[in-house]
Amino acid sequence: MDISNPLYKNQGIHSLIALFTVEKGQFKVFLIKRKNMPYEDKWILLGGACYNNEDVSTALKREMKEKAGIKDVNFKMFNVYSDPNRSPVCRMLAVAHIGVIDRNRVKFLTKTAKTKDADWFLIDRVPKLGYDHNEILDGAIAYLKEKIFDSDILKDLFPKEFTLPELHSAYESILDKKIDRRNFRKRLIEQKIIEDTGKLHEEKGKKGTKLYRFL
Amino acid sequence: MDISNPLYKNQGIHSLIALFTVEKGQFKVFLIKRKNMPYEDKWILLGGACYNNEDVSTALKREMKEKAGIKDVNFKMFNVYSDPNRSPVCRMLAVAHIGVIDRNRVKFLTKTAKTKDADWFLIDRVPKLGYDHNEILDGAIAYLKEKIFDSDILKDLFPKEFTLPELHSAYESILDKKIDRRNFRKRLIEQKIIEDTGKLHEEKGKKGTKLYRFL
DNA sequence: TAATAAATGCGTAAAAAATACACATTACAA
DNA sequence: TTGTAATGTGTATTTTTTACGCATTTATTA
Repeated sequence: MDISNPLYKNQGIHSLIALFTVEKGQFKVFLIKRKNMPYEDKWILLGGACYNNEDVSTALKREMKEKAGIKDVNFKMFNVYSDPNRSPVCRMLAVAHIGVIDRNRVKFLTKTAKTKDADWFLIDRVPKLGYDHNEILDGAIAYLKEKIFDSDILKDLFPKEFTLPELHSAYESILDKKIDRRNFRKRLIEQKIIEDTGKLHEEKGKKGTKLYRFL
Repeated sequence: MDISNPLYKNQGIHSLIALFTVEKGQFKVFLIKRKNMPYEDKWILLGGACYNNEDVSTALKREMKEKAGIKDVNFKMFNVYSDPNRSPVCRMLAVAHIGVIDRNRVKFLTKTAKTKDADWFLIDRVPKLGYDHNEILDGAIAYLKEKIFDSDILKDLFPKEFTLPELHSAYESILDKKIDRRNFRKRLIEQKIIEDTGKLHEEKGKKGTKLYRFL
């Protein structure tokens, strides 16, 4: 590769995350409002440009912290978007990730120095986003539905201990369909995704309900 | 993103393919020998740097044609390698693909203007490669084994019509284990991956063997 | 307080999918 | 022409997935 060739210049890398949660049975995605051009004032997925001395995971962790104050979230890469015209400024290749987080672990809904605004959006109320982020979000939802039963992607959705009805309800919200709760329990336990803690929930409303944990 | 920030400069994108074939029951990968620095004279996977006006698929098709004369190969992205030090020249993010091709469709074993040499290597005789390509190749093999039964990735491995023993042998070579040929046939037909053409092979050596095609 | 409805727990029965395996026929070579 | 290897097709068994019944507890309400 001839590094002086202009065809190789002015390229950058976006590291992005479609960050999901389930709150009261509602499947939501986290979006930020852009502060600068291009797409100023448009909502977009969380993330940003990768420095040339970090890998895309490192860049994403930095961006999540800088733009939303979020740390310690598991995520997984699921696709690359490389249309040379996806950004009007210069060629920006996007490496897209997916993550799921406990809504209660996040307290960052005020704007930060880096973002004009940030909020959770119901999946079916997502506005027209900047860049190609609607397409990326659609890809993320499809990927999450496909992998939800055989990956640990949902591990961060709840506190360490949770009840089976809570987890069951989250799966139904994400997949947008009914799942038999008895087969659901059997499947997750046999596949060693969750296990019984032996403890019971004590709060009113779900007193006596068993507590489980991820493995 | 501040485009003048040096942290965003001097970045490029590699589009690579681990191109496999099965020849006489032997699972092989296609490698090229580098002509220039870095890694001059080292064997590496087929591919090259992406221009800033093309997406990674377009770049890969161009590189395959330029460096090996190959056209019309299906491939699928499977991972991204973004360690900032994976190339000694500058930060090069690699988008890695996988493809499988009919050995007989390829006639390019002489060096081209762009490569010093090119050849097929037995999977367990692959030398130390340039860049991080051994790691990428390992990832490609794992991905191929995982997806071989539920994707059309093997469609280009044979001519339009092929016999079941040929396909069966290719699966056994790639997975490196025995598969019951009766269950193999049942599975691929029931999952509508292949179908009976109604025709029989006429050449000596496999006269009377049924011909199948991919769906 | 007693009756009722809703949520939770845990099982068994049926259906579907994956796996194991047997034997007849054809082609080719000795 | 006879034996061997390759190919074709079936059936029985096991495992996995799905469907579903019913008792118990909690919260609600008459």
